[in-house]
Amino acid sequence: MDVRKQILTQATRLFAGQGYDGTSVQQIADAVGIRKPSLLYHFKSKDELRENVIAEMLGHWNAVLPGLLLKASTEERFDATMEALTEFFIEDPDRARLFLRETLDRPQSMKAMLAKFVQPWVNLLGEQLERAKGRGLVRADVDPEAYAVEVITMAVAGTAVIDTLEVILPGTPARGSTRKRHARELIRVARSSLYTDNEGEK
Amino acid sequence: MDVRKQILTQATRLFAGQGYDGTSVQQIADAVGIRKPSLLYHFKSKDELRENVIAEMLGHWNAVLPGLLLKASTEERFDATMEALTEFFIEDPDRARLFLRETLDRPQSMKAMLAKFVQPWVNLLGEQLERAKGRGLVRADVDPEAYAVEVITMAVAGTAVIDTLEVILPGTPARGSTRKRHARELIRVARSSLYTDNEGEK
DNA sequence: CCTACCGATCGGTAGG
DNA sequence: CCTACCGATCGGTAGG
Repeated sequence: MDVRKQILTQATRLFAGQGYDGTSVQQIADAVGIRKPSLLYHFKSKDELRENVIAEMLGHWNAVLPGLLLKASTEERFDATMEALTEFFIEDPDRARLFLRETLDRPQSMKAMLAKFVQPWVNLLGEQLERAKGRGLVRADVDPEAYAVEVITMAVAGTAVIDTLEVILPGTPARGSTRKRHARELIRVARSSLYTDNEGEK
Repeated sequence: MDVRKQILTQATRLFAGQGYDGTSVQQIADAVGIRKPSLLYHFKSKDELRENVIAEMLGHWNAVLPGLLLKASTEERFDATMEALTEFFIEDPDRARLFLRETLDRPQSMKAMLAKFVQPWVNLLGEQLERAKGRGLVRADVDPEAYAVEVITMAVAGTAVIDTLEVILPGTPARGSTRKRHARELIRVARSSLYTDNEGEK
């Protein structure tokens, strides 16, 4: 029964690209190559399908990020933490778009998810940044949690819209290199606004 | 005939909050207090209404920003430019949400608008940052246009979702102060990742 | 600015 | 996983 996975894949792609309200169950069924009632046999309602799409994304999140974040933060390589976070979204822009749309469309349910899956990590990171501040490693004027929120926003939203915003950038060289240019500058901004001094990383 | 303005106001509010596809003409008519066909007398179609809502936003943009940006950039107060930009969106979060949704929903038409209304300013800013770089005022590793895109993204997206993301921030003091905390850290990040040295601004 | 009404599409169900 | 079908709502029109 991996028609379920096909449905989830197509639903993710369409919800990310056109939004939940802008996507009909019919369109998803067409993309999979089945009839609408067949889709509704696997997922009782459009809303249940949406919940499963979100759950799948949070699954990736929970499988991949904790290891990266924990490792990076215990070593006090905060920039590596930010790079890992950025890569998680850049790897699959649909993830970023879905996340952003869900935040706009269902702020209340997103609040609950953020409280459960993101806040603990931001708090942990915040404490460690606070300590690093005391030791002069991190700038004194940094607001740790607010800083984390800004970087997360920049990573998610930047990745979600960079293909559209690239029209602003003049020298557009090879295909897809705009994403790299975005990623590089994002990391640079995140890093240089955090540390008291450059550590000489390329 | 300021029922037209009422329609535009309610449409802006509802499109920003629920999206274009998530808002029916009926809902907008109800919010204004007229019948659906009456609304469609003022705006021939839902799509024409959307275009007018966007045009109104771009009108504000063109009326307010050029002066601010030109003044700030000729004085080489780039951080003031960024502050002005941030304030433009923070002043009315619906503006940021609408802008973000339009970028997600209609990337092609947004590309055309960006090329016309934003790219010239980013180019100008880019040239000035490049010169400031040569004089050692701005960090050597800054990618001027990419930097501008990151800051714009942070300002727009941050303002659009901060009310939802505030659940991540622990010490939530007074009402609405989360927005100020967001604005302060955004400016700090933008500034400290741009200049070679602190100029001592509070 | 209204009443009355239209065809098309929506999410979803019955029943096999 | 399908055919057949449902009531509700969609954007929009006729006509006044």
